[in-house]
Amino acid sequence: MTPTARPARQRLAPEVRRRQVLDAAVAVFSEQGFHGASMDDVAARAGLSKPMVYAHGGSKDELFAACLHREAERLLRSVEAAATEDTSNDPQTRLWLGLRAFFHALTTRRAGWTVLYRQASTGEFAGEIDALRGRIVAQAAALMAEGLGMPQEAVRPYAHTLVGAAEGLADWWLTGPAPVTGDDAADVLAGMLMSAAWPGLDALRSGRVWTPPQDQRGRTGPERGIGSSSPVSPED
Amino acid sequence: MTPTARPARQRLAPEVRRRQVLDAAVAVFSEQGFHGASMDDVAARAGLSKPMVYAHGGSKDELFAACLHREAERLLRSVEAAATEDTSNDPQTRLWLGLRAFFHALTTRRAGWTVLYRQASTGEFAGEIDALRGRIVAQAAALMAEGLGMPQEAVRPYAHTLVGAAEGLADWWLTGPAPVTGDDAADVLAGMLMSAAWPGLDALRSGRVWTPPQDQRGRTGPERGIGSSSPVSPED
DNA sequence: AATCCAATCTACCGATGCGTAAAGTAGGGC
DNA sequence: GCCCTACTTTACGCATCGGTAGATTGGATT
Repeated sequence: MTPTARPARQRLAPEVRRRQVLDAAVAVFSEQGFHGASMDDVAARAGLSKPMVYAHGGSKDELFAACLHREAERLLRSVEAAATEDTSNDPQTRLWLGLRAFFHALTTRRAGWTVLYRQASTGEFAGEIDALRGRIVAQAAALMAEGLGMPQEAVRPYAHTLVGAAEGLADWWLTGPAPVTGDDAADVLAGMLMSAAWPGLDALRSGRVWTPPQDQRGRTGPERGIGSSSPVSPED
Repeated sequence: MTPTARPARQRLAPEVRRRQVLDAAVAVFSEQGFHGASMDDVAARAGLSKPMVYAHGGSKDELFAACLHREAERLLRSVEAAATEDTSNDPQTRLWLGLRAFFHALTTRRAGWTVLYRQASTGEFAGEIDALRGRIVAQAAALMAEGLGMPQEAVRPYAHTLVGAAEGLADWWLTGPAPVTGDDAADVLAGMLMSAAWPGLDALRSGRVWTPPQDQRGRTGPERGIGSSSPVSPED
């Protein structure tokens, strides 16, 4: 019936094969998500058979974890290198350089970014993903602490905020109707984020906080529409 | 062997049953994610048998979509109500009220927020989830456009940024080591975000943008560690 | 050129989980 | 009290998919 075992395509060094598998896995996982992607998909994308994927990439969990780690490591290295390579810059500029490296990684390695950021934080890899994102937040916190002259613990919530803002802006760039074009998109995006975020961070340093008008204080917000008011919600 | 069919628990109106099923589904999906949760889990959580879950909730896909829509509708309604209920407020205050309602929904209905925001944007529900998040961004854009006196299209990227920042801050609050305590957490979180974001947005209105130091312009950033991975992957 | 090893393929197994069918039971309106 | 129907339990069909076994072949070495 079927000829058994077609010619083996080529004999390649294990490192090359492993990188092929990892590249394919990143691409497939970024497009379909962890659960949506099958190992057959990865094999097909890599141009290999499934046993080779298992030989070089391990189980599906191990393979996904390897994708996560490789891409996170790349992103962290590039941001760190950008922020620290020229210590003559002032901290604010270094923060901008770090952000630019972040967006540069996003725009040039979209699949890797997607694997890291658009995956579910619920489910089996929640801890893994949160830990990796935490390292990125920590790096942002270090830059901000230096730039603002504040202790890291004080800026930590704002580091989360800044990273979230970067992710949101990236979302706009990736899905927007008329994204910024050109090779210097990272420059533009980093500038936009600095423009939107820096004045607030700077105000934070001097202790100025936003306060609501007096007549709004103490009001507990709208109860209607949130807390189980209607006995039955007849939506649809 | 012994299909003894234990007592039917109770005869309830279809709407009540449907809400039970939806509540259970939101809880289970938020804890385990779409793929991690099984329909048996939903049935167990609802205290019902699996056929009843299918009778009232439809297929797993339909059930998840219904969860998404109900929670998104609630969130949108509460934010809109908060921002528009008192038109005597100035736009900036209305933005703060909207943010506070957002965080109020987060802190009081954590499961619903998780279903909406911590699910994968890759995979089969990507379009659905992105559309719902887009409506939230549109609402933020409307508030910001009014508050800043700018056209909606101009503030759209910053609306994405603000929503991402809110999500990042929420992440910190949910997973942080020492989250803000008390019932007025939403007040505190909204205040933190306004403090961090408003000065930048205000600067935006007056056209002031952040610019890098002159000697950094035009540098293309670190190529090392980011660029082109491999010449291989000869797919398609 | 003959040989051997490892790389590769095809084909398969078993588990998981969605969705449904069959059969029995009880609440509640008449 | 009777019947209808909502509800329960149990079991199963079927598809998908992770993971593996055995057959097969390329290519470096001698």
